[in-house]
Amino acid sequence: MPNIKPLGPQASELKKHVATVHVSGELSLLERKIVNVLLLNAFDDLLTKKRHTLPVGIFCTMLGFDSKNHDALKRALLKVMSTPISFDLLHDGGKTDWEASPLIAYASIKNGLCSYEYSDWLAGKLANPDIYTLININVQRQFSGGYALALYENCLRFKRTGSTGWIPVETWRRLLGADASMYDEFKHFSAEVIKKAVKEINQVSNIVVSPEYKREARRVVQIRFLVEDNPQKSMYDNEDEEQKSIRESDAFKRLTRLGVGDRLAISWIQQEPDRALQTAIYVEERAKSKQIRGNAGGYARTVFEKAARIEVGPGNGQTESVPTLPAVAEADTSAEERSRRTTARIKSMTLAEKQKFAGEYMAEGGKGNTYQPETGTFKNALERTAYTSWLRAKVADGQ
DNA sequence: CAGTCTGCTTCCTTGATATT
DNA sequence: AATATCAAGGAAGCAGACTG
Repeated sequence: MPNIKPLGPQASELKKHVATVHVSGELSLLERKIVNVLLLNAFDDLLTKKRHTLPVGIFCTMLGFDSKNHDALKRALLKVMSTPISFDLLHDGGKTDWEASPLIAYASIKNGLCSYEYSDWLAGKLANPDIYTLININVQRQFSGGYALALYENCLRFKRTGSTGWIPVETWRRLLGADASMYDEFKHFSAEVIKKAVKEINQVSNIVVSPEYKREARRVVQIRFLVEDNPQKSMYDNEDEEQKSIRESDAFKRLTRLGVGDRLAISWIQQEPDRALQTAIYVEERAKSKQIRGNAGGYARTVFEKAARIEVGPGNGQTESVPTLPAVAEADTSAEERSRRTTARIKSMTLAEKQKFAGEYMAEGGKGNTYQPETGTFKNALERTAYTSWLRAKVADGQ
């Protein structure tokens, strides 16, 4: 995990750094992921080392690239190397400072090890820690459409401000890489790019974005996105993910209440979650019955570090068993886990169930024009999509 | 190879605005 | 006030890619 270094002195520098992820659409999704994964891997050593390395296997896992076809990877790397990235989009004050560099200056794959270098200029730029918040591997792996990732990158930097500010539709097209002719008409740009990307971001990322349109007469001329934290996903924001969930756990609260330090409590729970909780409960009991003189936290430490086992049970008047961590984990189920369960639940539905849900869907106002009773599904792609999101919400509620 | 998904085009409806 | 026009949005469907 990268050490977070102090922020650079000038805010203007910061903005340029953040703009480094403005890859204006020339890169495919895989190529963007490569850029971000390599940067993440190199982050700590950007200023101290010229050449960075990463085992190909780990590289592929981080990319969510499960093919053994390393040629595709090499091609993508080549593409990244040959694609210049410009930095001046969205520059403040209308100034048009323009700087560009290929994102990777050198790359090799030898003996299962991928090595690569950044240009000195770029390494200096990328070393700013704020960019780290932009590169969220969890998110990279979950976006299926390139537009969602592009929009995510362009919105995340405004999380603190709360809004991207008004930006002309044309600029958005360039920023999101949606300059194909079919998106000339706003309605298509809106339906295919904006709506889908917004939906995907709100479902899987750590922010919630909502578009607002400014019109001239009837025509939409500018768009801004309001950017908020996604409370359900903010725990995935950065490397604190694991620590945050530990901090919310029962064991952590109990241990700190007893006077165990935060860091110590976290490390115990990381090492042996079950015994950490047992220790807390055991010490609480002893403290309640005044069997501990003085420092309960210190006693807890002795118990955890010295005593391998804590005997609780019949014989000393106590008959209730100590709750173990699984109960805690249950309550602490992440959004990701819930989503997986929803998917599994839907997959395991019988035909009768599918038909029942589809019926409910149509009763609640779903159109159902292309409903196929024999399979309990919808023929039309859009209808299917609408129904699927309805169904997911329904199933998730019922869990 | 059938079923499914995705990108794209085309047609229709709705509602706001401009014109008469 | 009635009517015409325009842009957005919804819906349907096709073709090609992908998947198991």
